[in-house]
Amino acid sequence: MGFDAAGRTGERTEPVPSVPGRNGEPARSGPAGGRPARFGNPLSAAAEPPRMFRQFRSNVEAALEGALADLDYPTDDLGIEEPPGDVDAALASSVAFRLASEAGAPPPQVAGEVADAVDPAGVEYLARVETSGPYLNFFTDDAYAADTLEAARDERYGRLPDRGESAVVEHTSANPTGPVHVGRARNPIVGDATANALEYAGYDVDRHYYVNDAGRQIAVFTWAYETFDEADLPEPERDKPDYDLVRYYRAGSELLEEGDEREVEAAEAEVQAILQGLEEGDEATYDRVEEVVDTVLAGMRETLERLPAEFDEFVKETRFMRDGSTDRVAERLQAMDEATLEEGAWQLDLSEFGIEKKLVFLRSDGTSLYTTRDLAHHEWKFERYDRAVTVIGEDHKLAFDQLRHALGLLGNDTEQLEQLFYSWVNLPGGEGMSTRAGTGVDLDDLLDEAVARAREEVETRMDDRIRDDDLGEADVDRIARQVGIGAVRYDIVSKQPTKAITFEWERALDFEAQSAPYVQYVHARCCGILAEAEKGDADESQAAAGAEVDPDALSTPEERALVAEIARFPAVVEEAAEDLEPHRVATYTRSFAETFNAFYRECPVLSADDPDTRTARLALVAAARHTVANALDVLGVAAPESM
RNA sequence: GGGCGGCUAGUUCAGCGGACAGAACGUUUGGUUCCGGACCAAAAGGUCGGGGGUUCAAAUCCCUCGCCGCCCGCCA
Repeated sequence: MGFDAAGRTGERTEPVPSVPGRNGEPARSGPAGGRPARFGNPLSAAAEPPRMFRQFRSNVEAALEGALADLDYPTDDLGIEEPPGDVDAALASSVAFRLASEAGAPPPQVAGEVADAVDPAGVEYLARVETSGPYLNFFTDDAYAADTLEAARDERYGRLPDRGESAVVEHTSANPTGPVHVGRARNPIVGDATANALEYAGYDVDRHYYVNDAGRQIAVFTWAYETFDEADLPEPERDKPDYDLVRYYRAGSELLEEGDEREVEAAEAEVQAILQGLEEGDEATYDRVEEVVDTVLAGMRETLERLPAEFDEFVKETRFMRDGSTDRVAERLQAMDEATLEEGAWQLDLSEFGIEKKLVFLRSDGTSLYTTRDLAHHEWKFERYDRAVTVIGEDHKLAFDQLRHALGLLGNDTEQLEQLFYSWVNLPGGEGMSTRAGTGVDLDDLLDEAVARAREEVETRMDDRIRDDDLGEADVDRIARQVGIGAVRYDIVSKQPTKAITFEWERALDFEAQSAPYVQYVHARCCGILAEAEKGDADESQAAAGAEVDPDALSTPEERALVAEIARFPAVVEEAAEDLEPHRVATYTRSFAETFNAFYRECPVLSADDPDTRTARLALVAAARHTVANALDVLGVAAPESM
């Protein structure tokens, strides 16, 4: 849905060398690719991508369920949960609480009984079960660590098996009326990350931008563009088509709002003529509108690509008027019991679904409305995709509910339709952002400022860099862009979309806080260590890249914690995709960075005490690198090899 | 007026039925002969908006009140 809600993004712009497997392409063959597995359960390159933690969890669930059944306890609620940070187990269960009354014994005693009934020997990845008071704690074994390292050796680590299902993510879909402003930026950023998450989760994803090229706003725009003289307009804020044309739109809107009666009347007649022309399928009218729409859209795309947010398809609303599907939808609706004709306008009564607001689908002059066309649009999506996800502003909640129920009445399976609502981004002082009124901060300005500030940061830090790797001017450019834009994206994608955001320059461009650079730095560190290892002994680096790794060599709490964190990644991807909550991946990267930094502090890699430890730690660093690179990739944030 | 969403440390946010509510920024203190200090360690800081309720267990579920936002167009 488009209009004002903007929506989705696509990322993948410049090929960031450090992020393998970007764009869904098979990762380039690197040191980790295609080598025969050496330990534990061999995982050939062709095998299904593993989901370490998920696998362990389902194993534990089965084992616990079996134990409870053996003891004649109910198995409907296993109480499986992730234990608090200071508990070393990978999973825990609080079933004992629930069983206590039935067993007639205190929870700790029941926990002991259940623990004894679980035989770890028959459960893959389960080393042992212990109790801690009323809780059961499940610990992983060496094979789990070994398989995790093996799995994460693959640069595509975190990508789940192909599900054989397709999904379309519609996002951004901002009306082509002018430059993208920050108030709309949440849509492409959240939308792109959502599409990425689905792609990682094994869906075949297409990203769509639904272009409103048939509404009143566009008719006004077209009329204004053809009517006003450029000499009477202010200078454009940028040398870009969207900034150029928005001047006409603003001038036209102003005239309609504040012009004298005669002027407004004449203008309205023009606008109505354009709307009628579109409705009747007049080719000349389409051409006039298309010129304005395509020109503005080209400018908007340029901005979105900086994020990067790219689309597989720009689907125009007029398409569903021209192919007759909108008319057919209207006819089908008219035949329904829920359809009523009031004051000449056809409406749909959705009160049976608890929606008191009637849905008007044909105006009294017989023309269709946005929603009518969107119904045809969604049926078109349903025919082509298994899942249709829409990222849309919360101001469209009611309209979306109506759309969903109308689609259901039309006989569609609305289970296919999912939406992700996000709240507004406001300016300090509560002012909203509007393209028409020209209030707000342009996304181009925000990104420019972000890159400029990041560049300053890079330059001031350049002097006290310890690592001696000769960064040149091109690197400074690259880093400023990766860090600056990454910070903006991360700041937005890391928050739950339902929370309102007030835009503040200082906060949006704070590189300290829990920001992209903090996580990007971890990636650069991993790359630094691995590069250093390669410069050294060739045999050793090869060993690190592919040879035997003895999981016993990873015995410190920090190493074990890092392995456990790496193992969680596929599960995080899966949950983020299923629940359409990309911010979870951001939360994960934060926790991952902390875990990695603790490892880094306590465990020397290149100067490890013995060769086995060094080899194992190098493998761990390589695994960490792939994990953090891909987590950032899901978020659409670049993973720099140096910064 | 009705519907929906938000309310967690000074600030920005995680957590959304279970083990003492977590992190970052800011504040205070400390850390570089050693793989990247955009880092790390420690301290201080919280009636999880108020009040009821359900539960062995509530920030998390229910009710209610308050404040903020969004929506209730033959606009999109």
